[in-house]
Amino acid sequence: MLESETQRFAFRNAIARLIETCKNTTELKQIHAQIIASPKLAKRDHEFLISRLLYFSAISIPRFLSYAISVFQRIQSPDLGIYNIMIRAYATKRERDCDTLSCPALKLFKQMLSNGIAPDSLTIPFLVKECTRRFDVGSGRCLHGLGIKSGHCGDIFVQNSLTSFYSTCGWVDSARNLFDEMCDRDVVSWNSMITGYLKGGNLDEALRLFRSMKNKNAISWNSIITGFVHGCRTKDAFDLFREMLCLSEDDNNMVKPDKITIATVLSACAHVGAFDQGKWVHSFLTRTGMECDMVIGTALVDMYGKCGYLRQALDVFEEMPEKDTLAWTAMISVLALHGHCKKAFEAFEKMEAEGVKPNHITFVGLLSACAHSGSVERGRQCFELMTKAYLIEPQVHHYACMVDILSRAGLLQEAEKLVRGMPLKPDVFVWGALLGGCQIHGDVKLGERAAKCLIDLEPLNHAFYVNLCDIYAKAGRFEDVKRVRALMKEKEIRKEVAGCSLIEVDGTVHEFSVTGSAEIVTKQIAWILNALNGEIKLKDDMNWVQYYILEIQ
DNA sequence: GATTAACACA
Repeated sequence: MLESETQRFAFRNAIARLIETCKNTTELKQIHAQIIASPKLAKRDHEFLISRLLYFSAISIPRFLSYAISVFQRIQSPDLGIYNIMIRAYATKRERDCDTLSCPALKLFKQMLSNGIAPDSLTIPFLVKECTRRFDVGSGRCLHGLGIKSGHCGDIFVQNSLTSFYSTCGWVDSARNLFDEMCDRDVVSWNSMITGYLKGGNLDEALRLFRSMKNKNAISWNSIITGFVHGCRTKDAFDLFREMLCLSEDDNNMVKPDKITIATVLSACAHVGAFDQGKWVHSFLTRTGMECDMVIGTALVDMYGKCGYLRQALDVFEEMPEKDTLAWTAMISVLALHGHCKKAFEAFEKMEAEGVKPNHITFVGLLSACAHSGSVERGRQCFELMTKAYLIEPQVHHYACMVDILSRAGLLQEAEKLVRGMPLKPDVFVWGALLGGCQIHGDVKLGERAAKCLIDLEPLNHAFYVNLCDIYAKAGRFEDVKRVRALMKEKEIRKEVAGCSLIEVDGTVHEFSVTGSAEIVTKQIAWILNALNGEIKLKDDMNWVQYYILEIQ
């Protein structure tokens, strides 16, 4: 008896291991049939194996989900564990594969409740995560209530998922209340709360919390660095990265920069043009033997390209063993940025030939290549290709590119027709492209119309008034210039965000802006000029350094 | 049977 029990157990475990090796649904089906037909298995083994099968097909290999669903539908009375697997599977599924209108995870949960099965402290975090992803504040709050009623809100996973939910959905105060009420907080609780402040733009409170944290992990560092990059405090982000690096040199410190840190820092370098810093990160990768995967490869292409180094971007790209849509898109966008329209399209053809599907951003890259090179016909063909062959619904920025192409080429009437006829509400980029065209080609009437729409959209944006003034000035209509200037004064329109520049010297990024005190600005500029001195050969008639020195004194 | 937090292309 005991021996047969042992044999049965071994047989069961062998099948369980076999499930993990399945490569396709045919193999899954064969094992499934064996489970159903085998006389050696007891009822509880059968249940165990079906749940293993379900777990493997629903969670481990997401593309087997449809098979998991068919298995699930055949289970007569699923228990809590089975429901948890399916709810989790739906909740972790990517948006694009998902039914966006209904929420299958919540539907299943309702079905579970109506079958008299109560959730546990695992069910709730899965569902809350789904609400977070969907920004579904209503359902998330209901789940919070349900958690309180069912006595699961003392569970740290439930609390953390709710903190993250409120943080991500912009309810930072609710997140903070929850956070403050928690008896025990772990690193996830702190990270979720910090992310909430970062997403809400309260960077200083995020930093304060970060500083008061005892056990930071790589995610804490990555979150704060990313938050500062997104909040345009690049210099602080670089300083934090350096601090992280210094700490990681200490062998007792387990926190080391990982791929996500690197990807974030590279994108920050790309954003501000910090080439030395970016190059240093690249050498850091080589030195530490960190694998240059697709994400980092893409970030490097983007960084070199945006910093003006096309050759290096191409080198990195060519060395990438695998290239996905994002990698190709980054390369195409970089070629476009450098004005190589033809090469951008050649890259696109290669991408198609390799069977990588373009997405809507790839077409933004291609269309901007056309805009930069004045290729009107090519732009039109590209738009057609996107909509007719790839069935990509054009978004506002595709229209903005098309309007840009047409208006730069002086086809202003056609551009306006496109704007008026587009199925989406034109945004500031669309009208802005038209206004830009009017500026180039001196079309006052259309410029006035475009400027009016822009001012309706963003009444306090100074740029549109300035552009309009420029059009009037070009046409010699100085009375109108005065009128617009007076209007700006009356409405108290000023440049909202002070102009700010970053300059890199010896690998350190220095930030200076016009809002600083005169003394600081002067000091900074004098310092920068000093740094530039010797690097630039001054021409007699263009002694701009001298000019600036005179200006600031 | 299993849990929550961070990243790249416009």
